[in-house]
Parts: sequence; C-alpha cells; structure tokens
Amino acid sequence: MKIDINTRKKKCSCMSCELRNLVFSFLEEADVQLVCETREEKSFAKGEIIHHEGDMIRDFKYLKSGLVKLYKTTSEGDEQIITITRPFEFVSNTSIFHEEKYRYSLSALEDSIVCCIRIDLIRELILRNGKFALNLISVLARTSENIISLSLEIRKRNLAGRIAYVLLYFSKELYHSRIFELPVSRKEIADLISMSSANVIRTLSEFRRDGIINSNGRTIEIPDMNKLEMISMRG
Amino acid sequence: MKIDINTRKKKCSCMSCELRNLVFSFLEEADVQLVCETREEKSFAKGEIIHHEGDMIRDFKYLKSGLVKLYKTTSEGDEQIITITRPFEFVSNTSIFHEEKYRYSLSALEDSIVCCIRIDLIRELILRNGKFALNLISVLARTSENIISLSLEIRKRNLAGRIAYVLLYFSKELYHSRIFELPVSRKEIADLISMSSANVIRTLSEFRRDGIINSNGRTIEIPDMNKLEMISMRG
DNA sequence: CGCGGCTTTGATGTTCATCAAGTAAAGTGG
DNA sequence: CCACTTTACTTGATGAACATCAAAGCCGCG
Repeated sequence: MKIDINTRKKKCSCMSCELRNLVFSFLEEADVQLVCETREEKSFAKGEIIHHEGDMIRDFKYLKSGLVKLYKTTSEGDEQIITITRPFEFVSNTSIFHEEKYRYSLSALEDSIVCCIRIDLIRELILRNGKFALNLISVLARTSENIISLSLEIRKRNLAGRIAYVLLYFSKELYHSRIFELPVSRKEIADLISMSSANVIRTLSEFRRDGIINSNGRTIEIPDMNKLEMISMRG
Repeated sequence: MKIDINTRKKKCSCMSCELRNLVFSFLEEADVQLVCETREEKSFAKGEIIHHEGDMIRDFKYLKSGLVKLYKTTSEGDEQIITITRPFEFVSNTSIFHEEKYRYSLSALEDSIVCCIRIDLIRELILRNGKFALNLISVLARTSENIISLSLEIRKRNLAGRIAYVLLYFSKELYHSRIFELPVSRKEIADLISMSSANVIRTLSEFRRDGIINSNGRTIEIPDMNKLEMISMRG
C-alpha cells in the first residue's frame, strides 16, 4: 500500500483515541483539546525513515499503528537494532527530554502512523499537571526497561538461543500467533542479535530441517512452542 | 575501612548537599526540609549488597559517594553487569516508578553512601512541583540512555575492543587518571562485557606484554591512551 | 598455616565470522 | 511486459575468535 505524500498530515479526534488512555489519561478536556489541535499525525510507508540520529528533536512521538525499529548506525556503517516495537508499547526515544538531537534512528517496518506533539507542549503539560507527569515518567521508564531487558536477554544466549528468543518474541509479543510474517529481513535479525546474517540464515535453515519451525520466505510457523522455548532457555 | 552498623543511618544538611543541584534543584526550601527530615542515609561497605532483584521497592535511592554495580543474576546463576556508576551520574533504577519490585540488584564496589527517600514522597513532589518533575524526567532519561549506550558500545566490539573500551571508561569516566585501581575483579569485567574471565585475563596479559598497559594486580596504568583508543575503535 | 577464592597460562574443541559462489526474488527501465 | 539489475537469501568451506577445562601459583583471611 503506497501512501500519498498529501495524506502525511491528517486529523482525527483525540478524545476518542485509544492511545489517550496510555499517555494522556490524566489530562483535562481542555488540555486534550490543546494537544489535539497542535499535534500532527504522519504516515510512513514500510521502509521509510521516521527520523535519523542527529536530527533535531522537536516532537514527542508515539506510534499509533504499524511497527518500527529503533537503531543506531556504527562508524563502520552497519546497523545495531535496539528494539522493534508496536503501538501501546512504544512511546518515544527517551533522549527527547535531555538532548537536542536524536541519538538513534527510527524507521517503519510496516506502514505506520506516528502522532507528533510539540515537545514544548509536553513540557508545559508536565509543569502544570502532576498526574500527567507521574504517568509519563512511568511510561517512559517502562520503555527504557524493555530495551534494557531485551539486551540482557539477548546477550546471555548463544546463536540458536537468540534466534529462538527472537522468534518467540515475534510470535508471542508482536503477533500473538503461531503463524506470522517476519517483519524484518534475515540481515535485520542479525543486526538485532549481533550475529552475522549468514549464520542467522543457517540457523533458521537448521530449525526448519529439524522441524522446529516451518518457514517459507518470511512466513514462519511454530508447530511446537515448547521445543523453541527449550532452545531459547538452554541457549 | 570498616563501617559500623550503627553508622548506617546518619543525617547531614540537605541544604548544602552537593547533590541537591542534581535532583532537587527546583524544590522550595520547605520541601527540601521535608525531604531532609524523612530521608535516610545508609552506608555500605565494599562488597555489600544495597538491594537484591525481587526486593520490594520503597525508596528512591541515589548515590552520594562510592561506586556501585547494577546487575542481574541469570537462571544459570551467573551475573550480567548492567552498569558501573559513580555519584552525579547514577540516580536509581528506573523501574521504581512502574514496578513493585526491583528488577536488578545493586551492590557496592567501594564503600558507598546511599541517600534513600521514600518513593511516596517523591511521587508527592512530582504531583505538586512541575519543575521538579521535568528535571527528574531528564535525569532518569539520562541514566537509562547511559545504560543503553554502554550496551551498544560493548556489543559492537570484539574481546580486545571491549576490554580497551572498559579500561578507557574506568580511566576517563570514573577516575580521570591514567593510573587507577580497578574497582572490579577480572570476573566482573567478564560479566560486564559478556566474555569468559579466562579470556579477559588473557587479553589483559597480552596488553601488558605488548606495552599497552602496565598492571600489577588491580593497579592499571595506561602509558599511551592513543594505543588503547586505537584498539577500542577498531575492535 | 591451611583453606578457599581469585588469577594465570596452556591445551583443546566449539562456535561463529568470513569468504565465495550460486539461486531466488524483487524492483527498474526500456 | 520482458530483459536487466539489484538485493535478499542460501549453502559450503575455511579459519579466526572465543569458551571450556585443567593445573598450578598467588594472596588474603580466619
């Protein structure tokens, strides 16, 4: 599905937005109105970059729909993927409150809609609404904790364990299904778990040969969760 | 230096505390007084555990002096060190605002003093003081970003690069000196960079043989920063 | 002074990266 | 729409990097 550049900015009602409960649950009606009027909703097609590391931070962004990856490009030019997240889990790069520029890049793995609210407005709301501030701290903390936790889970495993972990993550956390379409290339899995793409492919092939998964291109089926969980645990 | 258990709780004036500027710069005098009256200052000897993962969270903690490590114990029983920090950089595990129990353990690498403020009081201050909240968000975000950044720096390097990076971190960030005492065992370095302790030792020996460092037990001297930086960059 | 933990070094084998070569798939331009 | 180009994927072979195991020395502590 291609997205026309003219549809980049559109409006809907914030009052009924399902995400209002996540971040803006403690705002009064008037403030919700204020947010609603000044915000911009932007659509990004699969593969598009939402922001680059080094870009000036102007907006507080959260994901309304789609799937994104947060990543950093090393000086050698390869990507380190920090996290892959969906709406309701992802809010924003936490550096927005203490830095001028983004540390990490963000791009869309699926067609995505991002809601952008001026960071100045968020600051203002924090200043005058304690409940909003307290809730926001909690949401931001959760986002960071998820990233840290993911990194710990990955770094303690070997190649097979990492891949099993990632497949289970996609299956259980993102798609809630035993069958799903991988939203990423083999290379991107490699960039997420810090292994070579050749070995990611090899391991997926071995899983297929051993009946741990059925796969066809990016379609993955997990016939027996327990087997994969065993590999994830002992790897 | 041994610390008597009776000195665990002591008081000093918060008004003049150098850390007031970091976290409590936007409190009014009366609130600083309130914090000062209810807080507890606890001393921990080198090696003591400040809290275990799984402990109930009651306090907002920050480090007044000393050096601590934040870590997680895996189901196999080995430690993954998340970060090693000093005062002025470290504030607290960010899970305090959205979880009941600590996710990670914290222990003292050097004799340390931790200032403990009831989390309820911090919440109250957030609710009624927007500037305090905004500043706190910024400090918490910085803490998380440092952890994420460290993990990215480590995971993109090989063994020698990781060790060079860690030595430079100790030298430049923690001790601001070309000569310093390692605050951690070889095994703890291994737990920080996710490598085996035997290979950490081997690499340090090689660095010594090659004149990259001079070392005697835990004393490390870096005769030529550039050499180590070269290894850190290309590794 | 003897015990246990940390450190050190060597030998061995496993794991993983790299290189290369080929195939499939997907976009691109005429 | 087809030929072309590019990118993603796949597999095997090779070697480098790293873990593991083992034995010995050192040090601090009770």
